[in-house]
Amino acid sequence: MTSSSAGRRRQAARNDETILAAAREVFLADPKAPIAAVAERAGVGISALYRRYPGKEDLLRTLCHDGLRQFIAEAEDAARHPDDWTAFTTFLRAVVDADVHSLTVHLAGTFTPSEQMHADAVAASGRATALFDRVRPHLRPGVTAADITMVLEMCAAVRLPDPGRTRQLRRRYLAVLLDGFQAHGEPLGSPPAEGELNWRWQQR
Amino acid sequence: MTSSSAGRRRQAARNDETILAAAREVFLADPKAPIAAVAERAGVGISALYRRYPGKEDLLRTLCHDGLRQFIAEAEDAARHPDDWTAFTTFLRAVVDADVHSLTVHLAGTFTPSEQMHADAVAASGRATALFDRVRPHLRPGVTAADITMVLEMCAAVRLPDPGRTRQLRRRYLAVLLDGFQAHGEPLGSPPAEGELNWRWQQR
DNA sequence: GTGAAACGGAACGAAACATTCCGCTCGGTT
DNA sequence: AACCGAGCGGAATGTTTCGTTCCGTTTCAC
Repeated sequence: MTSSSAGRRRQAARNDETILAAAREVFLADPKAPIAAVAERAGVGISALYRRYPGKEDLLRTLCHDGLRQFIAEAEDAARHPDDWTAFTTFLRAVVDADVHSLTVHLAGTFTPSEQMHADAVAASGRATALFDRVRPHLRPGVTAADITMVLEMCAAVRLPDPGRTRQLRRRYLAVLLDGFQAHGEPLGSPPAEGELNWRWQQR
Repeated sequence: MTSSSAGRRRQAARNDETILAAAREVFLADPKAPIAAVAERAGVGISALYRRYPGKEDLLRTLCHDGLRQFIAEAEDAARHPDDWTAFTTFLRAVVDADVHSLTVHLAGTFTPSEQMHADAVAASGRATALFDRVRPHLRPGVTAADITMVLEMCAAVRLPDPGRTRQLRRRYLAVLLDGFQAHGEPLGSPPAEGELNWRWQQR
């Protein structure tokens, strides 16, 4: 096996990425999209998909799990920053930019989650909470770590045809939200409870 | 035609409302829901639906148009309030509470819009902008009327199984956003342009 | 008592879709 | 140079989902 740059193995390895990227784009736009749409977007045939994943559900699961892992990675990266506020906002911006939240949440329920995913979900929650605790003193009373989830949810709702512009606008509203969480306005109502946010992970 | 209270006509008139309410619930939860789901939720047969609407698209259109009209009505109601800030926030709360935004935006593209709808959409935009202009001086630099649309979009993204709780949380984040728009933090990036928000009304 | 408005729900046909299958192409190996 | 099979494209298949139609029944209104 020599490694020519246009070799079959090379091309196949490249397709691995192409297909995952296409799947991300397509399923983020519409979680119910047909698998053929992914193949078309990737510029490959349907066989190329089924060679890699036993079925649609496995592809979705992989996508979601990757998102979860990226979430954790971003949290750990950002946590290294010595400044608390910078660490927190860097993390949020990274997650928002990469649309990781959509990946993990909008796709949940379209497949039966693996145990590893559950474990990673717990880990992710822990990392995020740790970051939150560091900035907690800078925030108005009544704000909790559960609010992070909703902030990400709201930013993910900002969606334009152009990805670049979408990212800009998400940062805009993330900034507004963060300023709002620092402001000292009227007391806020009760925050989301722990169990209230996990309903997404139920089967549909 | 006497008007007995359990008469067929009575029952039918009541079904008009029941069906619309059911359709709202079902299609807000899933814009792609089958029409049979609406009938089931309403507790009626499929015939009751097709007696009132020639087809699915007409039901969707009616639903969306009703939402648009309610949007306008809420704006006009709120505009009567003498205090600028109260008028503005009352309007936003009303729209968020009634989930009117989802009705108008998430359903767009599932049907071919009528001319009247387009006219009403323009009217709605005008009413909202008028309210915005009254509070413009209270907001940080760089905020525009187009931000209203995105605020509503983000609030609509807050969604829990329990409708009552959903409303509470939406108000929570609406308050945070409003405080954020009043705060004097870093300058915000460029706001959404006019044309950037109308892509939803294109056919899918 | 009769006609039809209103309706429930089965039946029908079309469309969408996940998955399978067959045949072709070439890179890699001998 | 001949060959093997990994990798793949895309048509074919079987199934499910869904919009719409149809028919029999009920229940008012007159």
